[in-house]
This record gives sequence, C-alpha cells and structure tokens, in this order.
Amino acid sequence: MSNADVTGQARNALPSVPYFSGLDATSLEAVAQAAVRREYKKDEVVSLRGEPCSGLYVVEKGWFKAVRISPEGREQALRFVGPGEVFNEVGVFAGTSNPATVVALERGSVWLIHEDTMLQLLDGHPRLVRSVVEDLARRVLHLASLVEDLSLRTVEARLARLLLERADEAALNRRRWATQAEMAARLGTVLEVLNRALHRLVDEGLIEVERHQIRILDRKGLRAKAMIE
Amino acid sequence: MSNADVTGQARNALPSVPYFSGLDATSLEAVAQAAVRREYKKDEVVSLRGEPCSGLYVVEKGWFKAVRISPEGREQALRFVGPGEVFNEVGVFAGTSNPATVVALERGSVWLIHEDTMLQLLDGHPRLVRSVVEDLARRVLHLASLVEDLSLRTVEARLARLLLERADEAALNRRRWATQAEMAARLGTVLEVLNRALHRLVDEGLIEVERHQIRILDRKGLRAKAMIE
DNA sequence: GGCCGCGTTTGACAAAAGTCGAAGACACCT
DNA sequence: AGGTGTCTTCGACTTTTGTCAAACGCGGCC
Repeated sequence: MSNADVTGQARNALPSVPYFSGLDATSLEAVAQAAVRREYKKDEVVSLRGEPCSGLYVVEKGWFKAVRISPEGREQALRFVGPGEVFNEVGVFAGTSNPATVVALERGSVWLIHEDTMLQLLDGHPRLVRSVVEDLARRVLHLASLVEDLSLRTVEARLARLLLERADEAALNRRRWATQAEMAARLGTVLEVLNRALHRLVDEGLIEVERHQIRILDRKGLRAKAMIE
Repeated sequence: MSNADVTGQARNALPSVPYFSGLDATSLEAVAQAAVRREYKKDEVVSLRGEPCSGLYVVEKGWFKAVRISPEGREQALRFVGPGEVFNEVGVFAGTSNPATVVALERGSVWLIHEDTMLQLLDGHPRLVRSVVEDLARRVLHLASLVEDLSLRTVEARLARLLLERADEAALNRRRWATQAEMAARLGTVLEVLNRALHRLVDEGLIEVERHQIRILDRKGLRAKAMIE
C-alpha cells in the first residue's frame, strides 16, 4: 500500500474520533499526514511502561488494555480501550515515559501520532483543548474511584459495582476476551477470588451466569452488596 | 476589610502560584477580581465529595488533604495539598461535582475561583493550558501509582516506597499533622497495620523513628523492601 | 470420535490486612 | 506539677485475600 493511500485512510478515520471532532480541515490534514498505522495480534505489546513516550494512540479496531504489572507477574488493569478511544495521552501531556504497558486483547489496529504534533496542536485549537482537558479530568475521576474501590471495598462489593455499572438493561454481554482472569485484573484481584465472589452472588440469587453473558436478577440486592452510599 | 483590599491581596498572592505563572497582567487582574478568600480551622471541611462543584481552590496557607471515605468511616487519602498548590481542578474541568472531600489539616486559607472564570480563561492562554494539561496528566500518573501500590504491594512495601520518595537526604521531617493515622490513610491501611510495618523496618535496622522525624539508615535495604523493578 | 487447550471450578492452606480492647507515652494546658 | 487528650504501641483474634494443585467442561481441530 502506498504512503498516499495510508494518509487517505487516516483522513477518513480520524474525523469520526470524538477527540478530534473539534478540529478544522487544515489541522485534521496535518494530523492525518503525521499519523502512522500499526496492527497488532492478540497479546502483542503496543507500548511498554517506562519506555520513552511513543506518542498518542487512537484505536481504529479491536480492544486493548492498559496495565501495571508487579515483579511477581500479577497484573492490575487501569483501563480497557476500544475503537474511537485514545490512549497514552498521559505520557504525551505530562512529558514522561509511557505511563502503562498496553496489550492487544484481540487482533486490532491503531493510529499513532507523534507527541510533538499533539503538543503543537494544543495552541490555537480551543475545542481540542477542551477535549483533552476533559478527557484527562475524567481519567483522574476514574482512577480515584478505582483507588476508592481497592482501598475501601471488598472484592465482592467491587464486583457488584462493576456489574451494575456495565449492565445495560438486565444483562451484561461479555466480549470474547472478557474472561474471568481479565475481570480479576480489572478488579485488582486474582482469578480464584473473583470466581468465588461471582458464585456467592449466584448462590444468593442476585445474578445468573451463562456462556457469554451475565444476567442481573436483583438490582437492589446488588446495590446493597456494592455499598453505595 | 474592604473588597478592594481583598482583591489587592489576591493580586499580590496569585502571580507567585505556579499554575498562574503564564498569565498576562490583564487576565491575572480578572482572576484576582473573581477570587474569594476563605479561612479554615483544623478539621474543617473545605469541599464535600458529590456536592455541586464549588470552583478551583488555590492554597494560600496551611495544608489540606483530599480523601474518599467509606460508609464505615475508613479513609483513603488521594493527595495532600500545600501552599501554592491547587485543588478541585478535576471537578472544574470535568464539569462534575466535587471529586473528593477536602479537609484542613491545620489552620489555613485558600483562594476560591469560580469555575466559569477558569473555563473561559482556557481559551487564548496557551501557557495556562499547558499548566492545566500537565497538572492533570501528573495527577493521573500519581493515581495510577497509587492504584499499583494498593493492588500489587504489601503495606510494608508501600511504606518503604513512601519513605524513599519523601526523604530528602537521610531524614524525613514530619509536619505536626503528619501522624501515623494520616500516613495510614495515605497508604490505604489502618493505624495499627502501619505502626507494625514501621516497627518491622526499625527492627531490621533500616530506619530510625524519632519524635518528629524518621531517619533512613539503609537506603539499599529499603529499596529491596519497596520492590522496585 | 477423540485429543488438546483454554477457561472455569473446587479444596485445602498460607499470608496479609483489619478489628477490638487496652495500656503506655507524650505534649499541651491550666 | 498535675491532668487531660491525643498519639502510639501491643496482644489476641477474625476476616479477607492470595497461593498451590488438581479436576472439570466445552469448543475447535485433526
């Protein structure tokens, strides 16, 4: 594929990304010119924590996770990122190395934009500034809740919260990669503990677990477990 | 004290705050006009988590802590804030309610700036934008490390890290309000657990605890405990 | 169909963290 | 100097979480 084709693809894909929605045609073109496409297979590492900042990533296709890993190999997921979302912003805007290790959960692709491009773009693009600032503020909010969860709630309560939060209607459809091990990493615990917590909720009749979905039977009961308020 | 006097004070104090260092005279004047001064006694609540966003706070004097509190009353400190620093930015820039409860650790004072003032200021002030964006990115970084700590490290390892991080030279001077209970809240545990961890480090000859300072005897040993790398 | 691999489930156990109750030490106030 | 309240220290105990090892189930592949 020629260079021009790739830029054309970028020109096509980027405007629909919420992050860049406020950009004028000229700037979008500049970003599209500067964007590089990358593809990843399941479990491939996109960026490694501590490495020199590689730039801003925009997800085109597939899902990715950002994690911190302990010396012993335990994993804490910081976030999961899907199509249209952006990651590694923190490294770019704090001017530091990559803030987390990012791994592909399935086959997927991203656009990589060099940090200088982003930093320059910040001047004179008020709508982009708003996007960036709001995005960062929301990330702080999300991490603060994660801290609160880890520090003040049991695994069971965290699980109940997760289920309530992510279940539209009465059921939560699990993606192919959303195994119990991934859920455990998200909640900051291990597979076995999560599994037991899940079954305790089943035994109490609050949820029902099936092949690729979890059904919520008793929202009120879950809320009590979640220790909301 | 008259209104003019108060504004004069603000005009005097704000330019030395790093956050506002990039602002031109006209904008600084606008901020000074809009700033309200507040005083707090020890343990007074400055802003309450979940309440409508009260604006951006700039610390003039004293120390404050931002915390999340569980229904049972356990406390997780998110950060400690001192003179020249800013808090509640996240509520302002995410457009949400107050992200955390903030309490005065000692007698102190702040300047309160209404959120609209800040949001308007963002347009056309590139240096302020840089400050804000970098500040938020650093806050994300800090919380990510806190998450990593809580999830992947024992209390003892967290304590060792805290000591290494905050001990300039070989000693760490504790402020009057830095009791073991506050340290415990910072590390996400309770008084007794922290106390025991502290004494384990003493017994192993890594540190020495005195009235208002902690002396580090063996940096290398501490680093091993901290599980760095 | 039978084998293989991944994800799930289970039990027994170990370790870390949290709770309760109480006593000691110290700093500050009168 | 004595008393009071906060901060610190300690012991015994409970609960929660993590580890290890093994079996099970289901789907895809030869």
